Amino acid sequence: MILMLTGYPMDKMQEVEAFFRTGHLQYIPHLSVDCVIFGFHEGELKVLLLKWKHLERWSLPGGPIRRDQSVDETAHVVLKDRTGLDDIFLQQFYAFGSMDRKESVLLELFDRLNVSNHEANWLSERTVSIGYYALVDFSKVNPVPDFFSEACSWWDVCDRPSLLFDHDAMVERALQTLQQQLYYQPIGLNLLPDKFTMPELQQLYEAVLGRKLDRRNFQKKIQKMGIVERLKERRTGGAHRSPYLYRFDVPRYEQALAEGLAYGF
Amino acid sequence: MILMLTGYPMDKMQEVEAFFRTGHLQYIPHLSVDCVIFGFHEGELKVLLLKWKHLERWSLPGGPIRRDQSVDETAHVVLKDRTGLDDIFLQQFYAFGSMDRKESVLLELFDRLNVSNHEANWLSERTVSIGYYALVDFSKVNPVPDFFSEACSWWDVCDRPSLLFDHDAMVERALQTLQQQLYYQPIGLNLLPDKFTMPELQQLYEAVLGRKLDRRNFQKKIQKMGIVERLKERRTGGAHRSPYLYRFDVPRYEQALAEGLAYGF
DNA sequence: TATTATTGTGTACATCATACACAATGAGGC
DNA sequence: GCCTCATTGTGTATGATGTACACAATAATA
Repeated sequence: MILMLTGYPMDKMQEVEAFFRTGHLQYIPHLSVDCVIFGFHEGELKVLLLKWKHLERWSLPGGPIRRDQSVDETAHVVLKDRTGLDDIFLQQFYAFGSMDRKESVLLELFDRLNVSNHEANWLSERTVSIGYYALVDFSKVNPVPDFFSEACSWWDVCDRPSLLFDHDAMVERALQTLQQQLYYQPIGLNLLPDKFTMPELQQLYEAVLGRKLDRRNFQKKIQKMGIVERLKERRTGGAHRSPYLYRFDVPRYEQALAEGLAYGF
Repeated sequence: MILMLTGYPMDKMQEVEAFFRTGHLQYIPHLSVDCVIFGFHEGELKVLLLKWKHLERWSLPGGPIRRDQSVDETAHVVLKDRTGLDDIFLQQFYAFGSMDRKESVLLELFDRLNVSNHEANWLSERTVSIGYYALVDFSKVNPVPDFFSEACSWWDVCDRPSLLFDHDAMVERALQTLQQQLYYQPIGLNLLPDKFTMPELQQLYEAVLGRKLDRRNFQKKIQKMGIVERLKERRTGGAHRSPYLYRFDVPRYEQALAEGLAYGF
């Protein structure tokens, strides 16, 4: 097999060729993970997508499962390899295994790369994919596309391109799971700066839930959770009345994560 | 390969031999489903287990995933083949993929069956298993063990034998998922007879949740759900005051299933 | 007929969800 | 310096819900 592409370093090309030709020795065929990475920026909920070279289409970051790695480990490695994101708290949410997830677009890609169907046929059948999601701090990560991708970028969850495979359904299901989780788990730590205002925290909740919340009731509910403490400082520089700054009470936050909240949103 | 067992019909033996020898052509190696089937009987929550021949150990009913079947379909087929249970509403709850789920007991079984490791090695590596659970009417099913099992029987969830593989963890996780589901979904239809009493329904909830509930508050909550109607009849023959009979209002029940309950237990 | 365990029922209290209005603030424009 | 204006901070009233709790009715049994 010779990859008929130019402009790539030779060692990378050899690595990619080996992946197509002998990947079935290292990876379990028909099994993969896909990651739905949510980010929060300027009041909007974002999702991290990869744009495939030669296909001009977008998908979630995903990849096959190595024979010597647990599925959880694989999810972290795949995310790191395909987007550069490291040390992310990933949560499994569903295994997608219907028969119509034949990844026929991959055949098109193989064709563009001059990979024969036969050589890469360990990749061309129906694949069962295990979905993971995460909620990350938009400003603290630096997405980098991998060899197969020409872009790795954030899209508004509600205004994203149509995705390859069944990845649209994966995003919907991940979002639904995240919203349900909001009912009994706190969020915000690792997503907001150390010090944040109540309106900022509320924006985060509104972005995830996709609906507006009442300012006063939101504040009461958060205070009752007992996971934040108000500081003496206020955030200045805004055009209006300065809001107070808050900080997460990390021990209480961790406790609420572990034990669950009595009631949520 | 010759299976050195006596007392089995020849065609069955050939089928089993073919499964070990050429199963990898029909099934996806390293991928399986396991089913946690809960039943309700005499106020106790039960789980359906298989006892392996030659191993004298118990496990959940499970099996490999066919290349031409969706994972959901496979779960139904596996359950039917291994326990005889048909037409059961199965729900996926988690994919188990840690590296320590090498099914080394299977090697022991192969040894007893005189299957060489080499011939069945498509079955002997780490397997990723997708867990499904169901809640079935104890009295309406008739469990039948398959070729590999010498028994298929109900065990009290809280008093069951230690299981093979990581199946103990699977039962715990399935139960936890079922309990969480109770907060926003009704249960009981297909589990109780057409006509049932309020104490019977309460026993079902108590068995699943593993705790006692207040009689009066339970009744109020169920009535507010609007999924049952009280009949004029009472159940006679008991040693004490006759309880009223109830019936599920099926359209409302289905609606609550689809839309979710506002609040639950 | 007395016993006994079980069933049916209603009320009081605390908690929670929700709706809602007005005063304080801080930048920018005049 | 003053006005404007969007934003933040705060409290209360009402209805719904969760929870705790006691006593009368009943149906078989002895």
